[in-house]
Amino acid sequence: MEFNDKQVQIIETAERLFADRGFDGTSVRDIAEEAGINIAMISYYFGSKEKLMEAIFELRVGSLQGRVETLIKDTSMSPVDKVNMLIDEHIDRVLQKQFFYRIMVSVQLTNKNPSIIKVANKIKIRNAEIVSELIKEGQKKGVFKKNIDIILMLNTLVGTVSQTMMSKEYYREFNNLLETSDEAFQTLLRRKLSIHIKSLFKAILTNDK
Amino acid sequence: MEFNDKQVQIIETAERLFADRGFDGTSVRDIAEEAGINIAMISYYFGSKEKLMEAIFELRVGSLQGRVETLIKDTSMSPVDKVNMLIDEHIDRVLQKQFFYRIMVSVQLTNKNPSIIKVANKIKIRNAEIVSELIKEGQKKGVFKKNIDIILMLNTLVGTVSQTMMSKEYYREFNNLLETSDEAFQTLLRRKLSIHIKSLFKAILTNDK
Amino acid sequence: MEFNDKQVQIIETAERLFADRGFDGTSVRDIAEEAGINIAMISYYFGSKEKLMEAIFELRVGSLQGRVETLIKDTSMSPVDKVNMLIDEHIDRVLQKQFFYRIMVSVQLTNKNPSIIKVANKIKIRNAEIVSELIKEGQKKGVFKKNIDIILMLNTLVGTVSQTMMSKEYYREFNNLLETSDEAFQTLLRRKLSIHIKSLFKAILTNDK
Amino acid sequence: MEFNDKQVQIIETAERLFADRGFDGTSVRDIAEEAGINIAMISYYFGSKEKLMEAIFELRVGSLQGRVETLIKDTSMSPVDKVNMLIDEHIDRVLQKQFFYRIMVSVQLTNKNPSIIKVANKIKIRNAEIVSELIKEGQKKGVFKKNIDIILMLNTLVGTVSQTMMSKEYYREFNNLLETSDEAFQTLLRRKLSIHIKSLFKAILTNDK
DNA sequence: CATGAATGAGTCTTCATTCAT
DNA sequence: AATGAATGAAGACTCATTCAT
Repeated sequence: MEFNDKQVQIIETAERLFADRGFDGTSVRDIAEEAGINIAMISYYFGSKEKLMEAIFELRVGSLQGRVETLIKDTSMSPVDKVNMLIDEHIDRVLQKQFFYRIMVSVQLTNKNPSIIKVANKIKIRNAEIVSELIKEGQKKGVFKKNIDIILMLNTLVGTVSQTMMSKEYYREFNNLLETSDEAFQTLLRRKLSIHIKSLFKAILTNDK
Repeated sequence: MEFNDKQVQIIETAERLFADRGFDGTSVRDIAEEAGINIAMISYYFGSKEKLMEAIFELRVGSLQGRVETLIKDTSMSPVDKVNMLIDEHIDRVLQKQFFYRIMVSVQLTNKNPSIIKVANKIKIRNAEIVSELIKEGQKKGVFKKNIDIILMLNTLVGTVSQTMMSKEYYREFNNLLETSDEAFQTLLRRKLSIHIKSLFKAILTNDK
Repeated sequence: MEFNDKQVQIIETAERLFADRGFDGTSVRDIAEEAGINIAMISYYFGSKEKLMEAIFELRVGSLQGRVETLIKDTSMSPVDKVNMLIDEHIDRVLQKQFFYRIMVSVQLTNKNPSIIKVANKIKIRNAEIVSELIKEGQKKGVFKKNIDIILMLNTLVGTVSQTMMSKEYYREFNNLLETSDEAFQTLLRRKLSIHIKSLFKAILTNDK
Repeated sequence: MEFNDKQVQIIETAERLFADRGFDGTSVRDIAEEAGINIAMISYYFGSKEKLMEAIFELRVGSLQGRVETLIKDTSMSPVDKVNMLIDEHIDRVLQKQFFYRIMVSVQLTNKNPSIIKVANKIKIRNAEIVSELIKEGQKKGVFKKNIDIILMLNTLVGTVSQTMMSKEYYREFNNLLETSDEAFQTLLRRKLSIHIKSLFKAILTNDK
């Protein structure tokens, strides 16, 4: 499914508002006004508010496929490097698509939007499988410990990043970074997060000190 | 502020529904029907839907005060034991009050309910301060490393637990625990989470292998 | 199901408007305005526009039960008298409840309002059964012919009355009765219709000249 | 006014849908989809939905003119034969153009579509005039009774046929004809109706037994 | 003290129609 | 000559809240 310019514009506006106010807290009127289009256009282009939500997922999920898979299969990288790359990949994705990931969390939180939950679950399962294979590879090579609880490990990755994203303004304040530019702060946050999570994973996965 | 039986009943129903369907996804009519009370009762007792939300926080936040503070001041415990206790305390709280913590995440996610966000921020600040003191104490005693990023560390605690709570059914399925009783699964999950996060904190805080 | 005064008022307004403009040609706003009530009252009292339509049937159909049945069982009347009474009964009902009977025709015309069609069909079946028994009784007594096509006979009764009701203004004009009072015209029409249909039925049912 | 192929196609689709769902129950979008044409075509070809309705009448009413008039003037036929022919003519027309006649009834039922009501009234008046002349001719020749209520007689014709058409599936079921083919059933129904109404008219018009 | 009745503002969606191309 | 895109108005319905009792 391809989206034209106007559709993308609507989707991005909706994404921002859904992230900010929640699905039920956002009216189609709000979206239409912010996007500078007629209310009827939303039904016209997407059929319904629900379908618009699905379109957001189609646009965002579609783009994140493929990249990770190919890198994982790269035989020239060590399992440790691959894990680190995966961590950076995830941090980057979340920080760059914050609106979308806030919606993602919000969807998992409630028992509404069942068709969307399915999509979110698929992503989760795919991620678990990729990581699972990667861990096994490292275990075979003797660089990773046995008995890794993959889900909890992934929860630490996803949870830490989500929580940091959600409360990043608090982080900024706590660390006296209010006068730093948005961009510089984002860069700093990414670096800090990357180091933090990589050291966690090192502790989980390897026997090294 | 004290709540009578009927008010508590309404609060608990609202808490469950807000957690399940979100604040805007739940109507006062839904709450009234589920709680078996008249619709007008909610405005009558709480003034508004918004105020009912605040009442939920009042009830839940009020109860979690004090306990941690006193334990922290206990001089007979080592900093490591205190941190571990804090972790267990948090896990228990979240797992026992899942509805409330889902609302908590949901509130932080959106920019609505500003008065509630304030309450949530207060809790966060208080927690950071407590942990901050605890860390300094450990650093003084030489058992904790220097240069600890407290916020990221707390984000790992809170994020991992939240993420695990939110996707616990997936954890259950992935680990073939669908036939285990709810209670047994909950106990197992708590133990696994506790071990997992404690080992993470050990890696973050100490120089031990 | 009993209806309170306000409900009856809404039902009667809706009945008139549905008869005049059709179900889809009448908006709930129209009904609310004509009835002098708030729009939300319709959903409040009946649940939906569709359910309001059902309420009309409940009110009108409920009242027409019983009367005919008891008279039919009267052993002191001859079959011919019973048939004549049935004809008059039907004419009176239709002329007195013209709005309702126009809705009735309208419902049978389209394939919408399936739940209402069921009710209309039930009435039709009940009527056919009553008449069927009555005819058999007359045939046993030798006053009615054999091989009566009951349905076509009923269609003539129902169809003639409906058609006359629908085009009564044309009848009035054609017969130069525009200056007659509404009441007098109605009385005249009823008498004419009664004589007309009774003579038709006599021709269908009996061997008399 | 002539219609091109595409216009006829739209008219016929609209006719079917208006008959099935009513004028207000049918959207131009429905018509466009069923007819496989662009939505804008309806406004483009007919100006509006209302005008499309008028086009239906133009197409159907136009075709039924002339035939009856010439036959009526035929001096070689007896008044009785002419009446019988008229009855058959009407039955055939209605059964063959059921969609159109359902719309016809529907239009008379409501006070909407005033321009269409005019057309329907014209037809009615013309019919009454034709029959009126015919009756007078028969009365002059002494084969018809005096004091015939022409309108009621016509109402019996039109009403019986309409009612039968509208509830023909019920007739089918009642007479155990569900397994008869559509065509055979239609033929049977026409014959039965013809006999039924002719005998009614005979009773109304003549002094014969 | 508690509530059934009521409401104005708001929800999402569909409508017939128009317009630029 | 024909149409895809677009829209203002209206559709039915639900909302949180109020008020008289």
